[in-house]
Amino acid sequence: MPQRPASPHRRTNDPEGLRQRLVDAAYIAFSTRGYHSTGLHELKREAGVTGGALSHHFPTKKALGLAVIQDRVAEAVELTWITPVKLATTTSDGIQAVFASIISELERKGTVSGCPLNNLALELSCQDKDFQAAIEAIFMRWRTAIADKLRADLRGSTIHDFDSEAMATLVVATYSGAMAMAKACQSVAPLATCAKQLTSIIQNQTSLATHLNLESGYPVSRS
Amino acid sequence: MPQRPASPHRRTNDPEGLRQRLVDAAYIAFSTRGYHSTGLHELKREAGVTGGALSHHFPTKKALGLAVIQDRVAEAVELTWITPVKLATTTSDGIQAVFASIISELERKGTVSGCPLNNLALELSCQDKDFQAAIEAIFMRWRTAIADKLRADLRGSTIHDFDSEAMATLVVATYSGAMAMAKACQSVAPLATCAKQLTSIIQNQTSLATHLNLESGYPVSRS
DNA sequence: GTGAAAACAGGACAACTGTCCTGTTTTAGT
DNA sequence: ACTAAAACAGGACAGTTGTCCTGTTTTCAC
Repeated sequence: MPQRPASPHRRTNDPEGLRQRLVDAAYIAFSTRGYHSTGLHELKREAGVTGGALSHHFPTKKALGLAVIQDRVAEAVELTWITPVKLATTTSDGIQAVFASIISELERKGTVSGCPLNNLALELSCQDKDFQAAIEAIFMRWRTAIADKLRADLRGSTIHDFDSEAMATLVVATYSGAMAMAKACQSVAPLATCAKQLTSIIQNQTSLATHLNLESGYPVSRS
Repeated sequence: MPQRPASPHRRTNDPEGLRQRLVDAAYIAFSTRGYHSTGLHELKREAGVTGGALSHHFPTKKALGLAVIQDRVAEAVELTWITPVKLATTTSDGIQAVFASIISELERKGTVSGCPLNNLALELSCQDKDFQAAIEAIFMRWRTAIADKLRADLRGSTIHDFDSEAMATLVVATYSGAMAMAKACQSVAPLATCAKQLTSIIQNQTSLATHLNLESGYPVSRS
C-alpha cells in the first residue's frame, strides 16, 4: 500500500518566501479594502496559501496585521516620504516632489484608495493597544524625519521663532487629511491644492523668519 | 381561548422616535467602533429594538449607514464646524475656537475616537458609490463654508492673490489629518499644534497679501 | 540513519454576520 | 365597525468569520 499517495502535492518548504507572500497580499488587501473587510479565507486564496501555513506563520489575524504595519506600512512611509525628503536639496522641494510623485501614481491607477498608514490608523487605533502603538511609532518617525530636514534647512541662518516640530506636524497632518479628502471625492485635486499651499507656507514662513531675524521694521524687498 | 395573551408585550408605536434611537445608536457605534466592526445584533441590543423594527425602517445595513451619514454626520459637521465659523468675527478666530472646543471635549472624555466623517470616509468611500457620494457632499459643504467665510473676511480689502478655496481645503485637510494623528497617538497634541499653525498661517497670509497690495516695498508697521 | 522539530496540507468548528420570514399589534381611512 | 396598511415582535436562515485540529512532508542536528 502506498505510504506516499499517487500525487501527493509536492511542495518546497520556503518559510521566508511564504511569509513574504502572505504579508504582501495582506498589505494590499488591508490597504485597499480595509482590515475588517478582508476575510482570511479570501486572503489565503489570493496569497495561494493553505490554512495550515497561515496559522503556522501567524497564529491570529492580529499578528498578521501587526506584521503588515511594522514591515510593509513602515517601509512604504520610508520609501515614499522619508527618503525622498531626506535626499532633496530642501524640505520644500522634497515635499513638492513627494506630492507630485504620489499624484501621478494615483492618476495612473485611476482610483484613490488612500494612505495605507491613515487607513489602518483610523480603523485599528481604537481597537487594540498594540496596533495603536505600532502606528504611533510610524507617525512619530515620519514627523521627526521632516522636522530634522527642516532644521537642517535652517542651518546657518540663526532663526529663533521657527518651530520645526510644529511645521513637520502640519505637513504630515495636511498630507493625511488631503489624502482623506482625495479618497472621499476620488480626485487628486485636494492633494494638488495642499501641496501648493504647503510649499508656499514653508517658503513664506522661513523667509519671513529670516526677515524678522534682521530685527528691523522692514523686509528685504526683492525688486 | 385568549386571542390576547396574558401579558403581550404592550408597545407604543412611535416610528419616528424609534428611527431616531436607531440612527443615534448607529452613529455612536459607527463613529467609535467603525462600520464593519459593529454588528447589527449588537446594535439592536444597544438601541433596544428588535429585528423586525430594524428591517422595517432600514431594509439593509447600508441604508442605516447612509442615514447615519446624511442625518447625523452632516449635522455634526454643521454644528461643530460650519456654524461656529460662520458666527465668528473672523475665520481665524472661528477656527481657533473650533479647535479649542474640540480639544477640551476630547480631554474631558479621555480618548480620541477621531472625526466621524473621516472615520467613515476612509472606511466606506472605496466600498460603495453611494457612501462615497454622501461623504463627498459633506466635505464639499464644509470646505465651501470656510471658503465663503474667508472671502467675507477679505471684503473691502482688494486682494488678488489670495485663494480662499485653496486655503479652505488646507484647513479641512489639516484638521482631518491632525485628528487622525491625534487618534493614532491618543493625544490632543497634534490638534493643538495644527490649530496654532493654521491661525498663524491665515493671519500671515492675509496680512502679507494686504501688504503686497499696497504695492510698496515696506509693510505697515503697527507700533 | 534516526528522531525531533519545523513547515505545511486540508478541512472541521462554533460563533457571528446580515437578511428575511411569519405572526401580532397598532393606526388610520372609510 | 371594518379593513388595509403600517409598525413592530421574535426568531430562523444561509453564508461567512477567525481559529484550531489532525495529519503529512520536509528539514536538520547528531
